Formats: sequence, C-alpha cells, structure tokens
Amino acid sequence: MTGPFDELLKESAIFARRDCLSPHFIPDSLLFRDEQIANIVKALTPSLRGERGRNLFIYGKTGTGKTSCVRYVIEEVKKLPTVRSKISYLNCRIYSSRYRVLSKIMNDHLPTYSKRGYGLVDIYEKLISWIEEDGKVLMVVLDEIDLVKDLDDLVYTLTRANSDIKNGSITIVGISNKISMKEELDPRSLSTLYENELVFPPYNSRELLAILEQRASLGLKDGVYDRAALGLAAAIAAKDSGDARLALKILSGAAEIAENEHREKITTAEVEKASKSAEEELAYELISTLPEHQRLVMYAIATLTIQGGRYRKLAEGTETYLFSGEVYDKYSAIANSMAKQPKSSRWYRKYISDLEMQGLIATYESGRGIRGHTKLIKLDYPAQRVKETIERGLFKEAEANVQKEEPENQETEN
DNA sequence: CCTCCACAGGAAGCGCAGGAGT
DNA sequence: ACTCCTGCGCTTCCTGTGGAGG
Repeated sequence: MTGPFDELLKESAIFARRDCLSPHFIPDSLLFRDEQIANIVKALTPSLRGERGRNLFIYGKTGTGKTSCVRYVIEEVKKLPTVRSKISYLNCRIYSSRYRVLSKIMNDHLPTYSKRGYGLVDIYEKLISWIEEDGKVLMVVLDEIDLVKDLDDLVYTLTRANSDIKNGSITIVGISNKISMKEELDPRSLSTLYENELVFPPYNSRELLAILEQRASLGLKDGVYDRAALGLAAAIAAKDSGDARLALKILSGAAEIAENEHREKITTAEVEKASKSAEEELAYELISTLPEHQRLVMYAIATLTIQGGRYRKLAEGTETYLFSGEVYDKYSAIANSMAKQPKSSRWYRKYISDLEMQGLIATYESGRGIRGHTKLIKLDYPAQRVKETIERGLFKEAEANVQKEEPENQETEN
C-alpha cells in the first residue's frame, strides 16, 4: 500500500487540529478581551430588547482580536431565542461599496433576492419594507469599514433608513484598523458612527503567550512543543506589533517546519526559522491575490527598486525611492511585453493609492530638490522576494493559459 | 517674477455584464 | 428575444500644485 497520497494522508505527528492554529478560528473563550466583549454586548443589548442599539465603532491594530470578539458575540446572539434581531456580518474588502453592502444584507436575509438588476433605490425600499413588516432589529457589522469607497454615502443611507423606518431599526458596528479614518470622514457620518467607541489595545508578550498556549493545546499534539518555544514566538510578535495573527502564524509555521523535517518537537530553533518568514508571508499572500494589473505595478516597483531608479543617481541616498512617472513607464513596458494593454496613467495612480492603503508600499510627496510635483514610491518589503513571488504567480498563470489555449503541444518534451 | 515641469486627483462619460420587465 | 436599467472598471479631459529654471 504505497501511493502518492500516503505522505499527505498519514496522520500528522505534530498537528491535532490544524484549523485551531488559524487566526480565523474562534475558541470558546477569548482571553484578555472580557472588557471589550462586555462593551460590545452592552452596545447591542438594546437591539436585543427590540429598541434601537447604539452604533459602535471599534478601533485597533491588526491582530488585536477585533473581528474575533465581534464574531464571538454574534455567535452568542444567534444562540438566543430572540427572533426579531437579525445580524449581517460583512467584510468590506469584498463588499466595498454602498450598493454591494446593501445587496449583501438583502441576500443574507432574503436568499431569493437576486444580486443585480435592481437599482439602489429598489434595494433600499425593499430593505425598509422587510424590516418594517414585523419590526425587525437589524445589526450590520462592517469589518474593515475604511475600505468602503463611498463610506459617507453608506453611513448616510443607513442613518437615513433608520429615520424612515417606523417599526424596527438598524444598528451599525464598524471595525477598522486605520486611525486616520476619523479625519477623512464627513462630520455628519462621524457623529453617527462614533456613538460608541471601543479601542482594542495590542497584546503584550505575556498575553500572547497565554493565547498561544490555549491554541497549542487545542491544535497540537501533547508534548510536541515546549513553553520556551511558545514564549519566543510570543516575544517576537509582541516586540513587533502585539499582533496575535503574527504570533499564530509563527507558531503554525514552526509546527510546519517541525513536521516537514520529521522533528518530534517544536523548539526555539523552529520558531526562529518560522519568524523570519512569517510576517513577510502575510504580505506575499496579499500580493499574490492582487488583481493582475496591480500585481504588474508591484512587479515594476520591485524590479526598479533592484535596479535603482533615477532617485538613487540623483542623491546617492541609502534608500531607493522611485518616481511615479518612471514606475508607470516600467509598468507599461512590462504590460506591453506580455502583450497586455497597460491601463491609463490615471488608473495607475489609483492603483498606487490602493497599494499604499494595503500597506504594501509607502509614498511621499516630492519636496525640495525635485523638479515638478510627484510622488516618491518606496517598497515596504524586500524587493527580490516580492519580485520572485510575483514571478511564480505569473508563471503559474502562463502555464494555465498555455494549457487552455493549446492543449495539444506537449510532444516535444518527455 | 513668470513659465514650465511632472505629476495629483476630481468630474464626466463610456462600454460592458447581467438581471428585470415585456 | 428584446429593450431598459444599473453598477463597475476604466478612459478622457481637466484643473490644481509645489518647486525648478530662466
């Protein structure tokens, strides 16, 4: 009985339940977040009684447990026998416009309702009459709310809906990790959204250690890890950002290494190895899922960073900044060489600000010493690895395309 | 001082996908 | 099957901006 899947199907020596180490997994109890959970519950309690709840805005850096806490509370609410309160959880990375948010809400609760064909007004009216029909209390959780393009309009529409509804109500829970959001928001939406504000502080290393211990006891086999290894992972993540996601990524990375190298235990050595790549890996995952042309822009930035752009010649500085214009030229050249029509420069500039929002690049306004008014672009991650990541993705795509377009030319090799 | 540079980013509008109504 | 309508990604056109160059 030997076959190609044996290695993969055989029971793991390290993992008990792999999914417990994922940042998306929500354990039965969330450590060090009692106060925050109590606050969320407090804000939502009126809704459960059928009154209008107070809108809630949650702020905290990545990996501080915002989403987990909210999801936890949602699950608890769902267990209650209350029928009138309805909850929609949506991630605004996907539902990134007023229209998408509203139609997702309708789809959540009225699955027969189809996506397109209705205009905004129709959806709005349908939503209101649905709520009014038996005085529903709707809670809308908007995760990564800063990614909604027309946020002011969305908040306005939802508040407006509240005053249009005679029987029932809507409560908004917004989650964001961008502190500057407050300044960018229209004052009117600001005051509605910030009726209640809740801050999630970063975890310290002691807390991260406890979290890792909790997850390790669930997700790993007994005795395959020691406390020192977890402690190191916690310390690394705490020093960097207090990001629990990062801590978990390091731990599961270390476990992966231990498994692949047939170690019987996860030690500080594995953790150290895993920590080098964990943080970057999160970014590379993001890069490889980027839309095609944004990836090409990233590729252009990476190659130019390696070559060193005009700026380095100009002022032989320590770091490489790139001119917006030269990046666009490079991007166009790359697109052309792949027989793809480059997007207009205007759209390219939008790509740049999107990429900056995602934290992949940083940009600065050109100041003294540079002719004209432009943006200086800097890659936030090692250029060589970014380049390789994208190349891997591009090759995969090219292969897939070749197989699709000409499935017959395989006789030259093998 | 004015003019030019090298862009930034808003406004308007276009073609397309795809569902509703007929 | 067709027309109508809407949102979305994108282009085209445009005005704004901060410093360099003459």
